[in-house]
Amino acid sequence: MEALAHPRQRRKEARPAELMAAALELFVEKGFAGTRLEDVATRAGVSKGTLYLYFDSKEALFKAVIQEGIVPILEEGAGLIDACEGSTADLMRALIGEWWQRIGNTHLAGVPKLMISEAGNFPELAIYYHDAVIVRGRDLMRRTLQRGIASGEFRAVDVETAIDVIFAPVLMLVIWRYSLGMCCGMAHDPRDYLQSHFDLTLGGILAPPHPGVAR
Amino acid sequence: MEALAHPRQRRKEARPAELMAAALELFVEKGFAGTRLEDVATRAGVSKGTLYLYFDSKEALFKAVIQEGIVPILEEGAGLIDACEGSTADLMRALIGEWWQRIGNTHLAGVPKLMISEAGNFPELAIYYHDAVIVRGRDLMRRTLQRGIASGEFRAVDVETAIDVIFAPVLMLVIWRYSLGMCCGMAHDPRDYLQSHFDLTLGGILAPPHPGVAR
Amino acid sequence: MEALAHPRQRRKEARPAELMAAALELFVEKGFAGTRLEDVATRAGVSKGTLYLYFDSKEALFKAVIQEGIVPILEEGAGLIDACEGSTADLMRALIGEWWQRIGNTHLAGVPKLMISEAGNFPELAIYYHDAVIVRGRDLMRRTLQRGIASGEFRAVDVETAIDVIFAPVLMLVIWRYSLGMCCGMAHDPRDYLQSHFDLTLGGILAPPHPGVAR
Amino acid sequence: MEALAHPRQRRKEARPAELMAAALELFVEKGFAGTRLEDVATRAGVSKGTLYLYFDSKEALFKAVIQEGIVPILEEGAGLIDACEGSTADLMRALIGEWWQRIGNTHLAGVPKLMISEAGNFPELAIYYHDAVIVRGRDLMRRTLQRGIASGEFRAVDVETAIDVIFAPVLMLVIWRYSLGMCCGMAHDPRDYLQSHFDLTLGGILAPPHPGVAR
DNA sequence: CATGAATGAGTGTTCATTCAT
DNA sequence: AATGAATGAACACTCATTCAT
Repeated sequence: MEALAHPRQRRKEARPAELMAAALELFVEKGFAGTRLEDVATRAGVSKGTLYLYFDSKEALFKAVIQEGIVPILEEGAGLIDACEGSTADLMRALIGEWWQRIGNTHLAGVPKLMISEAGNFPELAIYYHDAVIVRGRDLMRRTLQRGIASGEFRAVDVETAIDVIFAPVLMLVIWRYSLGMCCGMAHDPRDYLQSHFDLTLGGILAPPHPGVAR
Repeated sequence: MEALAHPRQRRKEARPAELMAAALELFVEKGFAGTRLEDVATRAGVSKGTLYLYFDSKEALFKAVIQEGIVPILEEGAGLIDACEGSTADLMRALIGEWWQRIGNTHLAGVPKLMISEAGNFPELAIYYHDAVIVRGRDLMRRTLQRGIASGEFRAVDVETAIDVIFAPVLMLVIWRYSLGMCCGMAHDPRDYLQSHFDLTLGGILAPPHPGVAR
Repeated sequence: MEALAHPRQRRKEARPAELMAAALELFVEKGFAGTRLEDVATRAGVSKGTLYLYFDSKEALFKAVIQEGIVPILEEGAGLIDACEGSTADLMRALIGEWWQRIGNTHLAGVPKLMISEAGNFPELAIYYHDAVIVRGRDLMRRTLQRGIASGEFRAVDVETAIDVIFAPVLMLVIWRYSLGMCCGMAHDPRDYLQSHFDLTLGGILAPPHPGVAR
Repeated sequence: MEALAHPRQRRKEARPAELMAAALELFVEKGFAGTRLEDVATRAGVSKGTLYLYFDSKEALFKAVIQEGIVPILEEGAGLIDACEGSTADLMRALIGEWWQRIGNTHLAGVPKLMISEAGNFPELAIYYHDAVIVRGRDLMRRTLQRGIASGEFRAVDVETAIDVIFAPVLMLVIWRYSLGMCCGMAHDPRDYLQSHFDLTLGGILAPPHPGVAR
């Protein structure tokens, strides 16, 4: 293609993404204030000045890292729900699996920790993240739970609480991985952790197997 | 008393705690690098130089904030378990209640968020926190769960996973409260949140009431 | 040339020397602790930050000033001795003349005063200066005196004492020039001072003109 | 006496001298700017605040150290010359011996180095030192040399140069002792150094013993 | 008199940002 | 487009000086 024929051109177009990837890693590791733009540039293989060709300021870079990272991926989650025809438990499994593939197993998994750390310094960005990521992520899970309850697969649990209970360990996993886990190691294998948590939680949500006997 | 007769002296003894309290708030709000020592001093009602009478450096202040904050309180948790003679569910309620009184409802609740944010910059401190706080906190909960399982009150769940599932929402609560919660507000009342989460989780752990005999 | 075509580049290469020259003057005038790096930078025509592009710290700048200043010049002194074919008195005159041209009449003449003032604060540097400058300077003079004694031009004086007696007034000259001389003025013209001192001292060292009559 | 009967009183009167002695040592070792008043106070066995009961400021302390140290001693030198009835060589020996006892072998020997180091920062003090110590010290030596020349003991050397040549090694001795000598050790025993220097110099000044035969 | 807690101006150092090349 | 030398505002930290006790 055009791109392959002009490697320098391709490079130029890849630059912002390379810089954002480098910045994400360092922001997650050291925090916003603790990250030096020179280190970001070096890790991305360019000079300090080049960074300013693509981002107006350190803050603009930070916002881009947050905004461009996760939002596009969330769109796909909605598609999964709409397309699903199997059981709701399977749907939930698919959602979590997809999240794992696209975020959890990626450096993007550091974004929650980063946003938690810097919310105080970037309130507007925090609000954006809340509306664009958290609210919509919860929406996905709410629709899923309501689908399960409506179909009788799940008990009539309090949905909002259930969302918390489902998300909390997943979030703790990625937060841990990018904070104390880097010093103290991971206690569990992430896949096992997610699996056993999912089983346990689902056990509390699923409707009893023998509808005729249940309460 | 002696103390009241020497206000200067009394002040001198209170200064470190006052400074640590001010520092905790700012470290939680802005992160370590983003916090100016002058602001810490001002919030504690002293000048910048005074801070250095009590702490050798910004880093020493940070470490003191982490170390002196939570460890002493954990000691008391162990006492609760040893002294408890009621049901294990009540013990668990007591532990969480005590935590809420001494930490959760205090500025100390910001420490987990702080430690998460700064683990990358202070690895040794992170290890200390892990060993002195996290491991010991999990110990308390492990003993509680084992007590419940041994007495037949709880099902024979996987204990480590159960610890995660119990702690995760509690941690998420305080993390949220000191990060996005400061911009976006708290979705739930904390007490309700803790209560409903506890009920839900306990429901997944409690042994089924021996049908026919139950209650 | 290449250099003229890239003034920025040429500047970059000249910067360390410019900064060291500015620093030497101020260190000599005000001492190490009394010198502000901002003043050094201003005198060198750059901003404070630029200084740190070339020197890691105030201390590193100080060490560079001492180390790069005099050592290279001493090398040339040894060459003079080896190459000399005239009388030893002429050689001694040549050595002192060379010293005057390259050091004594330069701002480098302030280095001895500087090293004297700061030896207590930089012991390792003082030892380096001792070994690299003082010992080697004395070596040059020792070889010269021994040459004169061997050839019968000089009396068989105690060489070490003679070195002291020859160096002391020269050192006092440069020390004075960069200390009290800046307030109280120079009592003598330096050239006259060196000349008359040299004559007097040489008079005490030269062998009597008529060997047959001596003693 | 009164003093012995009231040790606290005696202490109070001794305080300024104790503080000046402590300050002299530290000023000589670290320079004016490099000396912390807290260290001076600690070395004198008092608290930082006490120092201000006796000296208005760091600068006032410094000036007192310089002014009170050497001037009184110089007065006595003049008395020696007036009272002397022996040979001028003996007088010169006596002057140097007295200097050694009262200054050279004392911490006061650090004053020349100190004044050299700080002349640039305290020009008025340097002028005072010049007038009160240097000029008067040279006067003493000038009178001595003139006495020797007048009596025919010394040759008719250029007196000002001779003063330099006599003083320079003595000054170098004390300068060295309080600067590089503290790191690199003393090359010679001070007494031997002074003796051999004196012999050598005197040899160049003394009139030839047998006038009829000389030259 | 003596203390030492408190202050705040001053300085070394860092780093986001600019701009000539 | 890319560089990296230069800048200067900002901040950690020090220490001379003050003053309540």
